[in-house]
Amino acid sequence: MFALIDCNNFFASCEMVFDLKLKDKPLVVLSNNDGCVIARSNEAKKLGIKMAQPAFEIKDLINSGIVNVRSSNFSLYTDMSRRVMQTLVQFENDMELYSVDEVFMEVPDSSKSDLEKLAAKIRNKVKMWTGLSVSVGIGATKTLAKLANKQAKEGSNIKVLLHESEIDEALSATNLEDIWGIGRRCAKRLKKANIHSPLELKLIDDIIIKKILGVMGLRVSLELRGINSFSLDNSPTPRKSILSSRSFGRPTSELSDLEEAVSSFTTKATEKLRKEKQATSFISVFVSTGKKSKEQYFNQAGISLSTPLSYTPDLISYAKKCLKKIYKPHILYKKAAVMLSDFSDQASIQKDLFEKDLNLTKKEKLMQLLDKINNRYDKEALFFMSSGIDRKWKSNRVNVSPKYTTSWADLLKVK
DNA sequence: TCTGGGGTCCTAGGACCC
DNA sequence: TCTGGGGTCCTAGGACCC
Repeated sequence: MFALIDCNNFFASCEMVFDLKLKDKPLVVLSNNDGCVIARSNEAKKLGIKMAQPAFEIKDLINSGIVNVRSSNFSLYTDMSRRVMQTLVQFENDMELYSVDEVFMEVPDSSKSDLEKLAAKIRNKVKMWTGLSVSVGIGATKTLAKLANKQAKEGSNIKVLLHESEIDEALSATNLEDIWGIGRRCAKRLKKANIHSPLELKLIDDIIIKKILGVMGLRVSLELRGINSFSLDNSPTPRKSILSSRSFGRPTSELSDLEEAVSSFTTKATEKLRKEKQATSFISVFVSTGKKSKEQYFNQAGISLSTPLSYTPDLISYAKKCLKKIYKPHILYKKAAVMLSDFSDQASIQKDLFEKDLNLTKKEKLMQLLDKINNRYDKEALFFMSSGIDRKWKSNRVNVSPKYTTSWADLLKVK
C-alpha cells in the first residue's frame, strides 16, 4: 500500500509561510528570468492563471496589484522540502523522495478508516512542523496513490482508494493524460486506438497495450489493476547527469559573455558533482537562440575526458574549448548550458597511465576548501574570475524573497 | 519585446563481435 | 546465384515526470 504525500502549491506556499501579507491572496511564483508561472496560490488559480503561462500575459494583473508575484527562490524551497521530509521520517515507514514536493510512503495494509486516520496525522504533523499544507492519497500501487492524491486535492486533501468500485469511479472521472506516466502524446495514441478513458486502459488486453505504448504503457495498465509494477525506490541512486543552464536576462552575441556564463554554469555543476562525491568523464556545452527569435541556432559540443575530473578550473577550460567549437559570431544567444555525465566515484578513480599529473591531492584539497568556505559564508563568497563580475547576461529576478532559512542575514525578524 | 530548469527511461538503428 | 543466428554497446530522439 502506498501513500503519495504532495505539498499543495508548494513554491507559493513556501513564500506564504514567511510573508503573512501574501496569505489568502492571489500569488504566482515565476521561473528563472521571471519568464513564466511555475506555481500559483489557490486564489491565483481561481483567477484563471495557468501553469507555465508567460508572465507578460498577466502583467496587467500584476501591475494593478491584484496578483502578488515572487521570483523563484530555490534555496528557500529546497530547505523547506528538507524540513517536510524530516517530518515524514518520524512516521518510520519506507519512503521515496519523488520530487521536491512529493514523497511516496509505504503504508501498512489496513482498513479504509485507519488509513484515513494515518493520512490526517501526516497532514497535521507537517502543518504543525513546517507551516505547509499537504494532501495525501493512498492506493495499492504508486499509480493509484497518484490518482488518489489528485482526487484529494480536489476535495478535503485526503483520499483513500481501496475498493474496486471507488477506483473505477475515480478512473472514469479522470482524463487519460492525467494518469501518471501517460502524457499528451500517449493519450493521443491511445485515443487513435479507440481507448478513451483510464478505465478502458485498465481493462485493456496486455498484448494490445504493449503494442500501442510499449512496456511502459503495460506497466501503467497493470498498476491501475492494483498490480505493482513500479517499486518504491528508497536507495538514493547516484545521479547520472548534472545540467546547469540558464536563459540570459538579455540576448548576447559576445563570446566573452558566453564564456562567463559557461564558466559560471560549470562551477555550479561541478560543485554539485563534488557534493555527491562523483567525478565526471564527459562534459558538454549547449548554446541556443531564443525560441521565438528570427534566426534559429542550436548547437552542442562535448569532450570525453581520459581521467574523471571534479576540479573546477580544469573543467572550465574544457567547457571553453567546447564553446569555441560551436560559437558563431553575429548570433543573438539567449541561453547556454553545461552538462556533466558519465560519472564515477571520486574515491575509486583509476588514474590514467599516461596522465603526468598523478598527484591530485593538492587540487582536491583546494576544492574542499573552496566548498567549505562557500557553504559557510555565501554561495559565491569565492568565485572564479572567468565567471565575470558584472555578468550582463545574468537572469532577471526582480521579486525574489529573502533566504529566510538558509542565510543568517535574511533571518526573519520578529518584533 | 517578453515563454524555466532539471531530470529519467525506453526504443530503434547502426556498428561491431563471434 | 545462394549469405545465420545471436549478442553487446552506443547514440539520438522521443516521451515522460516535477
